[in-house]
Amino acid sequence: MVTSESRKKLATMRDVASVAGVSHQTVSRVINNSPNVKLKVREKVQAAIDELGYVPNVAARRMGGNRSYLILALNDRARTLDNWRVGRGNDWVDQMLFGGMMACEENGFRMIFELVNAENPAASKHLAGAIASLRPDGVILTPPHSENQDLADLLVANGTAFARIGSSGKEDGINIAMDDHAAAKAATDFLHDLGHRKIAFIAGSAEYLASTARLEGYRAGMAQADAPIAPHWEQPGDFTFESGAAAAARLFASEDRPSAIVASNDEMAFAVLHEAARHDIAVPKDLSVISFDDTPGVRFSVPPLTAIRQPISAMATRAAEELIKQQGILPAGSQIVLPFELTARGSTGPAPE
Amino acid sequence: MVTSESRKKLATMRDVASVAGVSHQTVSRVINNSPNVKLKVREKVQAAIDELGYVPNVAARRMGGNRSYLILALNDRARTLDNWRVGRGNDWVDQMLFGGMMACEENGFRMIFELVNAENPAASKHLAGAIASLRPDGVILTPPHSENQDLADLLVANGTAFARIGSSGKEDGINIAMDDHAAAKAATDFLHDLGHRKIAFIAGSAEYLASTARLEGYRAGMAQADAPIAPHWEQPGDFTFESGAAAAARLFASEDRPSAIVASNDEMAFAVLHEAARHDIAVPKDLSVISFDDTPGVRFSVPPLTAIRQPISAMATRAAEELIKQQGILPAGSQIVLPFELTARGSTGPAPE
DNA sequence: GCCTAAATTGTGATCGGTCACAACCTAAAA
DNA sequence: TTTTAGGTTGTGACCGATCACAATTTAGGC
Repeated sequence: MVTSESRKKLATMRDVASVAGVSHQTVSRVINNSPNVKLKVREKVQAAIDELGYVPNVAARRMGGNRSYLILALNDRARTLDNWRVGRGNDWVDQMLFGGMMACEENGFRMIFELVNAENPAASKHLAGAIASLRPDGVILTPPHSENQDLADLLVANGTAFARIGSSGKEDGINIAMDDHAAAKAATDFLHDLGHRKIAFIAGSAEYLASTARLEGYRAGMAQADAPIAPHWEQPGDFTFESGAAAAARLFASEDRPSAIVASNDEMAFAVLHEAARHDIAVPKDLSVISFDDTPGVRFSVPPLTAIRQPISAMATRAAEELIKQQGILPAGSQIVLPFELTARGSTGPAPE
Repeated sequence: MVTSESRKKLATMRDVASVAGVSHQTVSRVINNSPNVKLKVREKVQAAIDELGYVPNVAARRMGGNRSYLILALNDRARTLDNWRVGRGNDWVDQMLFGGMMACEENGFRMIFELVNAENPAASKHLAGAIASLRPDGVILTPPHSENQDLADLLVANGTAFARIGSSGKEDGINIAMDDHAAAKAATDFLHDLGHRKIAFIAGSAEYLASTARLEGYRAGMAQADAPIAPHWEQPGDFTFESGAAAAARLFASEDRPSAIVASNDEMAFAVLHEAARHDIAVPKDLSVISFDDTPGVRFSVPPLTAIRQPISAMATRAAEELIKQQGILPAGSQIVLPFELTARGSTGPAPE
């Protein structure tokens, strides 16, 4: 006969109260750092808490008050699944997990991930369900959900604070992004400083605001360097390997071949390297390549990619912090810009003289 | 003046009950698929649920009943942090997230990640706090937490169901792993089939049971192939790049140099490739390399690594499923073995004649 | 020393589910 | 027809926090 052992009963707030000889409400005040508690009492209560190893039950806190101590992070399921299937890992999820968790942990919050297919029209319903079920104190939207206004509208209507990551220019929520324009300009400047003047650009999907910002940044860099842009140097792309390869092929086939290429993400940059190898173009001797994202793979390519890193982790931390601490303090539509980072590796070098 | 808009009030079980004209308890029965509800009533209630868009509040469910609909996944913070810092991504977290989430979602559960530093002696306390706070219905331990008996003891004492991943032979909890012995043997067989007879092995840290299992598997493979093992072919290692490089250096410096190497993880295999390049040993012409893990990076190395993949995602799914559905059905100490997968890539080839 | 305002502590209701149990209804057995 | 067992529905207590508010203590000003 197996005796189904029951769950161990843990100390409750009332237990602490009776040990400390105070009311349960006073214990609550100590837990929540309420200012109006005498030092003597606070110490007595704290001693009882330590003695019993008391930790407040988050479900009960949610029931009594109107906070859940939960932050919900919405990630794209399709993208994540896809990356995972290809065995490429998922930088976003990793870094979101980290950055978000750091901030949550420091404030007694938890982070819950929700993977929602962005292409699914029922995404709103999915989010609504998660909110009703968990009642999170804040929601973090990651690309491409950040661009989905339906979700934002739902959150506004529902009265749930939210932050968008990797998106800017929106008029509701808190928006955290890096300066894509400045980053693309920095990439261009970097190449220019190496002596390059014939610099091409492979763009990302137009649905992402970041894509156009990067294109503009590239143009600004070229303008400042007083370097004219040949028409075919601005190649379209959609963040996929294939589109990068096609763009590279077009650039290599052209008359006025660039000596450097700025790719809007790592994957397209990998494609450029691949295509360059096929055309016997040596990197970085004959061609420099620089890209956006700085995903884990960049250090394994041949040569390793010089890349600009989006501060995903820092953005997640900031998002969580804002949602936790500053609720209602930052006005809706606030824009927060975090710095990017350019890491030079083997794929860039001086311009062929 | 900013009017702090309050949180939208959502439908409750009582709301549904009054719309459907039944008691709240009947609604609860419908929600929980209780068998004793008349079809007519069930339909009426379901209609009311749909009409109001009702979703049960998970915190309230936890309060009333003794289930939280939460699964806690314990990952190593140090390892994760480190990986992330090196920009290498974190396969484990990615796949745990996925595999676990799939299973949770299908059963109305949520998964919460907890990052705990395994080297910190307060790990138990950390876990105890998380349990007291969240009261999860199950906990999943990942390496190296899987090997920490203190944690398991705590969970047993506490009456919380748990599953270990990547660990076997334990007498409590549910243990899910791949067959490391068989996998190592398969790797050896694979090389043997390519004509190799001089096969070396670089071991992992001895603290991991998997390490010894892999070593044994290698030996079994060699024995079956009737290939003698030169003493220095069994090299120690600790899963780090440095240890892999040192092991490779020793192997290359030796008289009876192997034509193939089985490395206990990808990182040490990368080190082998690195060291081989330094010694002008061509891979796979002069040396074949095969490794464990099959992390995202393997396809970016030169050449891409032939590797054995641990079914992390599947293990996480299984772990979550067992914790959710089978609670108390599987006896403590159950062992579940999931299949591995060997993917051949460029780092292995026929033995030099 | 007295009165008032502020600081500190305590009381009971409440959140939204589940649980235990009582009440009712139905159909098969006596 | 009556009994009985079982299926079906309803009732009120309860989980463990917080909230609103009442009660008490303390401190400041006269």
